[in-house]
Amino acid sequence: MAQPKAPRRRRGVARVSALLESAVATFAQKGYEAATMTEIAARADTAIGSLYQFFPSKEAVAAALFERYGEWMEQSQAELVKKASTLSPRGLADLLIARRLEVPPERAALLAVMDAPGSAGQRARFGEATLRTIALALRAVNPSLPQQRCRAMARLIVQVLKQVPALVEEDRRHHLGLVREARKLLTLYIAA
Amino acid sequence: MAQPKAPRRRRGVARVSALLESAVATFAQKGYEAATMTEIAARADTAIGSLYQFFPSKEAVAAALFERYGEWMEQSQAELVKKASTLSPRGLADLLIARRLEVPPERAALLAVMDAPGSAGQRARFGEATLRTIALALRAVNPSLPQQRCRAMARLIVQVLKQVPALVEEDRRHHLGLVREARKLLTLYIAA
Amino acid sequence: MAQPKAPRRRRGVARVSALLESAVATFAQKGYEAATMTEIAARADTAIGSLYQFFPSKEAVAAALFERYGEWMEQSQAELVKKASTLSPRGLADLLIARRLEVPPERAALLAVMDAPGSAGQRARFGEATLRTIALALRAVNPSLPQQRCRAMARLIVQVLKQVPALVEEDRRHHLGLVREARKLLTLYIAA
Amino acid sequence: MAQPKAPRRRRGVARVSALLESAVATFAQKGYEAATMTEIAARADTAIGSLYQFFPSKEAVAAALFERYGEWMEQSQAELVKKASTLSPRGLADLLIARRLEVPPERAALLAVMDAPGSAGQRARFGEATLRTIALALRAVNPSLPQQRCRAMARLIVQVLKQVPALVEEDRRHHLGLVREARKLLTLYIAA
DNA sequence: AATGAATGAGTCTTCATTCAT
DNA sequence: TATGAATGAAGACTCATTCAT
Repeated sequence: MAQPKAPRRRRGVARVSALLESAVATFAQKGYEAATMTEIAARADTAIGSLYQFFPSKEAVAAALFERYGEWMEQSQAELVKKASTLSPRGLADLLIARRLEVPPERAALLAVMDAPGSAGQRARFGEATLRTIALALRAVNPSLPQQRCRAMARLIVQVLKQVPALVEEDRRHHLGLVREARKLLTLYIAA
Repeated sequence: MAQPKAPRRRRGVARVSALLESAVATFAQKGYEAATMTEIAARADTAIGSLYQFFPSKEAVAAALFERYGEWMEQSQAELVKKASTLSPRGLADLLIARRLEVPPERAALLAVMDAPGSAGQRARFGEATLRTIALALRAVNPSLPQQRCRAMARLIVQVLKQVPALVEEDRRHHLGLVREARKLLTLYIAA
Repeated sequence: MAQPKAPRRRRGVARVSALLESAVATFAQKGYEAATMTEIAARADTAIGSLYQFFPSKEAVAAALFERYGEWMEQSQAELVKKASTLSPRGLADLLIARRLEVPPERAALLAVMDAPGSAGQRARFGEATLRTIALALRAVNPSLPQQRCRAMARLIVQVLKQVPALVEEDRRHHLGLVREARKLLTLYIAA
Repeated sequence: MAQPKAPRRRRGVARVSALLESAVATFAQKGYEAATMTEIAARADTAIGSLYQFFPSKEAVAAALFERYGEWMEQSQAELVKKASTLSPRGLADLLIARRLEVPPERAALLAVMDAPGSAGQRARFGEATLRTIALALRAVNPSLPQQRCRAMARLIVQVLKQVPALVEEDRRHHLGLVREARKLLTLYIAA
C-alpha cells in the first residue's frame, strides 16, 4: 500500500491534520466500510481531490490513523510499566481500568478501522504491544509469576478491559456497580 | 422486514439449506457489510434470483441465521441451568467453557452478523438470554449471592467466555495453557 | 403476441375468470408497469405457473382485458345510438355523462393498461369506436350537421367526458357544481 | 428528496444542460416509469455516474424539469391575466389555444413526468396555478360571473385545452378543422 | 496545489419467463 | 394440469479512484 505523501507547505500540514480528524470522526461514527472518502473530505471542508493529494487510498487513511495512535500508545505503555512496580494488585487493576477510559474518540475510530482490508497486520501488532505491556506490568507487581503465565493472564485481562466502556455506560443508567465488579475480578486474579 | 418464504418442495428445502450454509461461511469470512448476496448465491451454486426466492433481502438472510442458532441456544441454556445446581464453582467454569466450544462455524457467522441493520433487537435479546442464564447458574452454585450481583458477574463472565475460541486456537499453536488460565480465572471469581 | 390458450375444462374456465378479475384489480390499483405477474396470480390464489398456463405473457393478460371490455362496449354503444334519435341536446348530454359513470373498476383497469407495450393499436381502435358512436349520436340529435363536423365535435366531447369522474369526485368534497357545469357546456355545444 | 447539486465548473454546467435535454427527450418518449437513468445518461453521452453527480435520484431529475418549466409558466400566466381584460370571449379563446401550442417538447416531458413519485405536490401546484389564472381571465372578460362559477368553468376549459396539441396534429393529417371547432366551443362557453 | 467532474465496476433488488416435478 | 423453483437480464444507486482545469 502506497504511503501518504508528506505535505511540503504549512497549509498542507494543516490540511492533513484536518483530514485526519475528520477521518477519526467519520470512521468512529460509521465504521470503516460505511465511511466514504467523500464524507471524510467534506467534514474537513475540502474537495475529494485534496484528500487524494495526501492519501492515495482509503486504506492509507486508515493506516495513518494507526500511525498516529501508535505514537501515543507507545509512550503511554512505557509509563504504565514504570508505575506498575510500585503498585498493589488493586492499584494495577485501578490503573488499567482508568486507562481504558481515556481518549475515547481516537480509540473508537481505531476499533472501527480494525476491519479494514490492510489492517490485519496492524491489528496484530497493536494487540501484541498491548499484551506485552500488561504482561510486564503483571510481573512488576508479582515477580514470582513465570513469564509465560503472565502472557496468558494478560490475554484474559485485555478481554475484560475491552468491556469497561460499556460497563461504565450501563452503570450510568442502572447503577449495577459493574465497574466495581470488574475491579474486584481483576484484583482477585492479579493477586492470585 | 419481510419473512423468508418457506420452501415447499424437496428441491427448495435443499436449496435453502445450501444457501444458509453458504451464508454462514460468507458472513463468517467477510462480515455482514462486506458479504455480498452475489457471493452467497455463488457459493451455493445458484442464481442470484434463487437466493431472493427464499430470502427477500440480505437482512432476512441474517435473520434466518439468528433463528437457526436461537433454537439450539434455547435448549442449551435450559440444560445449563438444570445442571448448575449440582456443580462446584470449578465444575460450572468447566461447563461454561465447554459450551463455548460447540458449533463454532455458526457462532462465527452470528458474531459477524451482529451488526446487521435489523439485528439490534436480536442482539439485545440474545445477550439478555445469555446473561439471565449465567446469572441463574451462578445463584444455583452459590445461593448466597444477591440477584443483582449475579447479573453484574454474568456480564463479565460472558466477556471472558467470548475469548475462549481464540484461546483454544492459540493454544493449539503455542501451548501457552490459555484455556487452563481462563478456567482458573472463572473458578476464582465464581467462588469468591 | 401469442394468444391465450383457451381452457378446456370447467375448472380452467373458472381459473381464467378468477385470473382476469385479479388482473383487473391489480392493473387498476398499480398501473400496467407496476403490476406484477406474481401478484396477479396470488390474488387469484393460484401459482404463477398457472397464470402462464393460460396467458403466455403479461401483454396477453392486458389484451384479454381489452377483449372482455370490448364486448361490453360494443353493445353499450349500439344502445346509445338507438336512443339518441329520441333525445334533445340536453338529453344526450345527460346520457353521455351518465354512461361515463358506469363500470368503474373495469374502466380503471383499462385506463391503466393503455400504456402497455402492445396496446397502441388497441387504444386507437377503442378511441375510434367511441368517436364514431358519439358522432352518430350527434347526427341523430341534429341531422343537419355535416358528418365531418360531427367527428370533430365528438373529439372534443370525448375529451370533456374524460374529466367527468374526477368532477364527480371533486363535487363530493367541495360542492362546486362541476358536473352541472359540464352538462351546461355539452348542451350548449350540442345545440349550437 | 435531496436537491440536485449545482455544477460549479463550465464543464459541469454543460453536462447538466445536456442531461436535462436528454431527460426531456427520454421522459417524453417513454414516460416516467419506463425511462431509465441509464438511457438518460447514454443519450447525453455520459457515464451513469456523471448523471448521479448532479441528480441524486430519478425523482430529482423529474423535479428539475418542473423547476425549469415552472419559471416559464409563471410569467406566461401573469401576461395572460393582464391581457384578458381587453379581450372579447373569442379573443380569450384564441389566446388560450395559442398558448397551449408553445414549448411542445418540454410540455410533453412534463406530462410524462406527472406520475413521478414525488410530483403529486408539484402537479397539484401546477394545476392550481393554471386554474386560478384561467378563472381570473374569465372574470376579466365577463365580470358578472360569480367567482365560484369561474373556477368550475376553468376546470372544464383546461380539460379541453389539454387536447389542443393532439388536435393540431390530427388536423395536419386529416384537415378536419378540429382546432377551429375547439375555438368555437370555447367561445360559446365563455360567452354564455 | 486545489478542486470539481468523470468514470464504471459493483451493490442490492425485482420480475417476466421458463423448467421440472 | 398445477405448481413451486430457477434463471438472469435489468434497474436504481454508490463510491473509490482518476482526470482536467
